[in-house]
Amino acid sequence: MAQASGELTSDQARQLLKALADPLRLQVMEALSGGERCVCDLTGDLGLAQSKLSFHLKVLKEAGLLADRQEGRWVYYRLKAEPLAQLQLWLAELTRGCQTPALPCC
Amino acid sequence: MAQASGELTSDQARQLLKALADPLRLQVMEALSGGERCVCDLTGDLGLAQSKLSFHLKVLKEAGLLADRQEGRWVYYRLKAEPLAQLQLWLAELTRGCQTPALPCC
DNA sequence: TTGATGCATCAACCTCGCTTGATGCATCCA
DNA sequence: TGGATGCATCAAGCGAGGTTGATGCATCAA
Repeated sequence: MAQASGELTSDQARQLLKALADPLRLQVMEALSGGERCVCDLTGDLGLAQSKLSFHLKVLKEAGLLADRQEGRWVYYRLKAEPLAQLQLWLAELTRGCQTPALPCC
Repeated sequence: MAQASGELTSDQARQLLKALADPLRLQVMEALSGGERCVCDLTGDLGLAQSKLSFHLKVLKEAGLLADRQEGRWVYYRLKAEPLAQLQLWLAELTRGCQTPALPCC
């Protein structure tokens, strides 16, 4: 998932939202919000089956929300701030003109 | 869905994200980002079956993202800015400490 | 080299949620 | 008052995506 800096398209925003809209993946994001962690650490903290966690890490990584780094046997994951910042901007755009009064209908 | 002003819980954030993470509902949100519209108007613009649109409007409304207003035969929907603003803040919190270097693992 | 550990991947299963067409219930017009 | 319109709701069907247990593939220690 390319993450060129700048504004998100609707589809890019949707993919980020979809990746975030899962309870387990949200737990992972929150666990990583304090800094980089290795998979074994996350597995223990969240009490998850290893394949389950690996699946969700992959989803988040493919959405561009996580970066990973291998060190020996261990793999460390961390949040990427940029897509989250872009998503905030995209949400802000939504509300820009939303107070416009009703158009005359039909 | 209560929308007390202030910070969102993880679960509240997740429900907003889940409601937004659908291509059709995102189209609806964007269509309403320019101001209040009636259902028949949206049906035409988005080219949707009426029951389909009604279903997704209900999901968005129950998530607290939309407000509605009846006027005669017509029902007007509009975005609610507050939950979107709260969600932006919640996303901002996620990235606050995410640059912390790796903890020594295991 | 052998066994153990950490993580990714796979297939089978299953659940949740979106879609579809029909029906119900108001409101408005003739 | 009867028909038409706008919207909500319902049940049935269906597909995308999450879960589970097993397997594969590196890396490290003995």
